[in-house]
Amino acid sequence: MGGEYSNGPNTVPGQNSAHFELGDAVDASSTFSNEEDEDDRATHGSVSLGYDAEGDESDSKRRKIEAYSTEMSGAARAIREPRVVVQTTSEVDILDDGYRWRKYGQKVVKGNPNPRSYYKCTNAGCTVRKHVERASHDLKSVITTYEGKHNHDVPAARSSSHGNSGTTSNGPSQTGGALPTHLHRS
DNA sequence: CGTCTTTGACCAGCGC
DNA sequence: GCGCTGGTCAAAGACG
Repeated sequence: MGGEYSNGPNTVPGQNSAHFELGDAVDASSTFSNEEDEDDRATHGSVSLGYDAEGDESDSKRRKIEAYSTEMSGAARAIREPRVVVQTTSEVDILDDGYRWRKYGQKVVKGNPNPRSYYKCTNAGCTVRKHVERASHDLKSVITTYEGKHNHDVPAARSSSHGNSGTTSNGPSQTGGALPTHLHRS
């Protein structure tokens, strides 16, 4: 099971991508043995933590962070969902990473005039969630937070409909498939 | 026909 | 006790 699904998001005009890994699941027991897939994927990019570092974190209302402190002080990691925060510099927020995402909500968070989008993997048995948020002072910075891990391979780029002929039977370049990506309808 | 998007409303937790 | 925020679900509509 080598991670060969390095789907190159060619449709993504990405330029800089910072990869943060909030290591919470240290138990390498029931893992999928291929936890470096994401790492590899992020590796092909510029894993330089040279983000603009917005100083908007000075918000005196980070109860979420405080909650974590309280939890961590207790013990036992109740949450074992690998949280991967990826900051991508792109002008579009619909970064196609090769997976199928279904938007299930959108809300505006305080301190950010930009709305936050919530996406969920449409794959069966895949409970992976993705949060896409735009930087407040940098409309070119898109923060994508991946929560959970994919349980199955990436779906082949569906050209038109489900009635495709010979899906993975003879797909020599399945991984290099370029997602057509439905342009923003408007 | 199937799939996905969008908006509103509801709920929960926490703060004061 | 009330208000606020954040998060999720649901239904309808639209598009390919």
